[in-house]
Amino acid sequence: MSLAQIEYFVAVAEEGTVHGAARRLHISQPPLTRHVRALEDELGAPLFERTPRGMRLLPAGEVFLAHARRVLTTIDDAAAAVRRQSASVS
Amino acid sequence: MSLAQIEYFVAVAEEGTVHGAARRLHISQPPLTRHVRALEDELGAPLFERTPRGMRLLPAGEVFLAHARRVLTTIDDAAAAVRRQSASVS
DNA sequence: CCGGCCGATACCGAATGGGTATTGGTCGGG
DNA sequence: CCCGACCAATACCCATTCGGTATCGGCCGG
Repeated sequence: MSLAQIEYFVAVAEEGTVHGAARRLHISQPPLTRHVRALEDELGAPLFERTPRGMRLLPAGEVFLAHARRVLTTIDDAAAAVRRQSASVS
Repeated sequence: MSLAQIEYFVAVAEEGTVHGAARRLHISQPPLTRHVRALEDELGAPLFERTPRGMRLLPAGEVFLAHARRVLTTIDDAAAAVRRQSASVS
């Protein structure tokens, strides 16, 4: 599992389609589809239901989404905290 | 910033040397050194003090370490929660 | 002053990741 | 009834990243 996969998953969950998320992430659709599948494979459970209209979160996906968001905000906090700390020294 | 870099940073912080962390991570020392440097570059601040005996955490590194551990545990929790959820359905 | 650790660098081959082109499936309108 | 639009999935290729081996430079202890 990579950090990019987590960001990609959140984008797909929020946009509702792989196409929309790809546009938002400035990458193209096929690699995004692959990352979502790789994430599901690694977790051992599907996170989305594929419909002809897009991707709908499954219960397992909702659960993962909450954790995923916490991971991303924790990383932002970490970067901000480090910069604040090193700035306060200099 | 990647998830691997965060794991690598924690290992170096805990082992106190790049060599020791490399052994624990089952990779060799040079790529580990590079990842630590890349992480510091991205954060814009050094995290370790290089000594002839190894790597000592700087204050900024201590701050980052706490957040880094939270990231890793959150990811473990996420994976466990997803597997629990999808198991409870089936 | 030399031997042993340490991290840093140079270089190379393998693996990962993203891009384009295309396919297959499903729905809505003429 | 079928054609066009929109979706995700796949095939294939190329650029980038990542890890490994070999080596260097610095520092301390015997």
